[in-house]
Amino acid sequence: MAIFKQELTLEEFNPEIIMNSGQVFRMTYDKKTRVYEAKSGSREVLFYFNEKDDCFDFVCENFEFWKAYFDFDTDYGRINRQILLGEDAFLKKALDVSFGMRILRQDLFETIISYMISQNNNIPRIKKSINALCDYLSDGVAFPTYEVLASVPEAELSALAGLGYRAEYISLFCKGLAGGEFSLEDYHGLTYEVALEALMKHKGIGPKVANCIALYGLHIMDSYPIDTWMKKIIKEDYSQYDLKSYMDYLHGNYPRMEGYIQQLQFYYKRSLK
DNA sequence: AGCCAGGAGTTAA
DNA sequence: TTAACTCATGGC
Repeated sequence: MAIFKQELTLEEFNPEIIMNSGQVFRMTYDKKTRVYEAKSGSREVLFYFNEKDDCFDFVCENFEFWKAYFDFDTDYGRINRQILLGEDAFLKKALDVSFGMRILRQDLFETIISYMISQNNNIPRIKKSINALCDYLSDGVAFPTYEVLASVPEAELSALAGLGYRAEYISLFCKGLAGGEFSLEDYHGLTYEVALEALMKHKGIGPKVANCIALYGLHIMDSYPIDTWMKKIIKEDYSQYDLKSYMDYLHGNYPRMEGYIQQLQFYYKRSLK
C-alpha cells in the first residue's frame, strides 16, 4: 500500500455526490474518520481530503487503476461550461448542485451483474445483494468470479443474496462465460448501437440495464439509461417533449455527453425528494 | 398495509 | 409493434 496525492478541487471530484448518484454500489463513507472506500473488481482504495496539503490522498496498491476508474483524464470542466452556456434550465439547476460528478470507469463484469440485480429493485437492497455475493462467494473485497457464480446452484444463489427471479439471469450469463460461449472482451471497442444490441441478447438485460452497462462498464457516453426517475423527469421537467422528441433534442444538443447529463439529472431529481 | 423500486420476459392482440 | 400481465423481495 502507498499514498498517492492528487490536487483536485471538490468541483472536479466530489465523492459524496458520486457515491450518491446511483452509479456505484460498493462505495462507502466513514463519518468518524472522514474516509471513503471504493471497491471495484478485485481491488479496493481508501481516500480522503487532506486539508494540510489541500489535496486528495488515495491509499491503494495501483493508483493507475484508480486514476482510470475515477476518469481523472477527462476534463469535466469543459463539459460543464458547455452546459452552463446552453439554455436547458433544468439541466443547469441540476449541474448547480452536482459539481464534482464524474462517470466512473467500472469493472465490466461487476457492472453487468450489478445492473442485472438493479432491475425493479431499490438501491439499498441492490447494495445488500451485491455485498452478500462478495461476502459469501468471495473474500468480501473482490467481486466473485463468473466461475464461482456459475458453480452455485440458482436457488442457492437467490437465497444467499436475496436475488429473487434475477438469480436465473445471473446464473445463465455466468454459465455462458464459463462455457466459453462468449467473452467479456467481445463488448469492448463497439459503437453505442452495436454494444446495446450485443448486451441485450442476454436474458435479463433490456434497454435500461444495457444502457447502464454501456455507460458505467464501457464508458460509452452516448448511453442514456431511462428508469422510473428519468421518465418522471422527462414528464415533469421537459413536458414540451414526448420521449422520442426529447431524445432527439438531447442527442442533437449534447452529443456524447448524454450519459453525464443523465447522471446530473438523476442525482438532482432524487435529491429533491 | 400497501406501494414502490435505476425493468424485463412472456403473451396476446 | 405495442399493451397488459407477471415476476421475488424487502425498503419505506
